[in-house]
Amino acid sequence: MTGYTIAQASQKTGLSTYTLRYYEDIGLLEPVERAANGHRRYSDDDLGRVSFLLKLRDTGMSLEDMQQFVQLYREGDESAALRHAMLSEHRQRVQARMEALQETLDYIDYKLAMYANQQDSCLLETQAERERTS
Amino acid sequence: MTGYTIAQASQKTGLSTYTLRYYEDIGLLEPVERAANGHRRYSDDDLGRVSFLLKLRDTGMSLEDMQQFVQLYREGDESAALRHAMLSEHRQRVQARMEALQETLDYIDYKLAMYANQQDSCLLETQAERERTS
DNA sequence: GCTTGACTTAGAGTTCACTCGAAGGTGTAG
DNA sequence: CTACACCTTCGAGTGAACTCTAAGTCAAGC
Repeated sequence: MTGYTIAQASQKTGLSTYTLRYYEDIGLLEPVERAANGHRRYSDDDLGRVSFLLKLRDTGMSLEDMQQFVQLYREGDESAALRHAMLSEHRQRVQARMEALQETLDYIDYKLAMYANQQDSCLLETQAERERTS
Repeated sequence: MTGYTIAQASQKTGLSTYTLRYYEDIGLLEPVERAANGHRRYSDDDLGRVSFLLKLRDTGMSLEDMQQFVQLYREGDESAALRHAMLSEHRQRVQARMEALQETLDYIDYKLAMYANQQDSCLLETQAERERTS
């Protein structure tokens, strides 16, 4: 017997069985191979694809954009440039997101320091704070 | 006349007027001052609070957690320690999130390089890739 | 006085990404 | 043969966070 059952795939990917079927339904995964009894059998490549998709999802790509990416992939080599462009754009968004996170992290640290000194109401960004970084 | 109309507040915060009212409804904002005709008038402090809440939201805090934070704030100084703890926990989550993002950013860069060399199917994380960072 | 436009409310509707329920098939253990 | 675990499909339900609609108020301009 070859391939993983949906329960095993769920275990390995961290996605629920519901979500694995759902991703297949909406075309994020190619139709998964079936055993003689109709049960799904996931290959390592299937799991690798899930793993890749999860990286995109967890960096904020919508399922819709992932569907588009997968669609381009299906169109073969001629779409490589477009896929590269999508990925590259996504990269930029992730980077921007990280910069925003870093800024807020600094801000939170500042707030926490204020707390340590009991100097802050900590429910609004004050004029002074807005000027702090300019 | 003092304070901003809801349209001006929307402009300044980037939130829709719907969302500004919604945040007030669910208690994220204190009831905003009203003009004689019943229209809202947002103060700079109101906008500062929105700005603070957006920092929390944009770093992944749920509205529910923000409600709790605001509730603690209403309870006054005795809740300062709890607020500090919440913020500190949130800080940790943001940091963890950033580390995950950095990892994926590296991964995307790797994939982009593969594209540049036409060496990659770019739809799955391969065994080789999984081993790359171990 | 009438129209226009910005606001008000309460409550309904939308989107996204799942998540579940119901009814049924299959395979093995007792 | 029966019980049970595990799978199948289809369609409906959920929760978060908005987003919009309808009906009404009010002030300003023609």
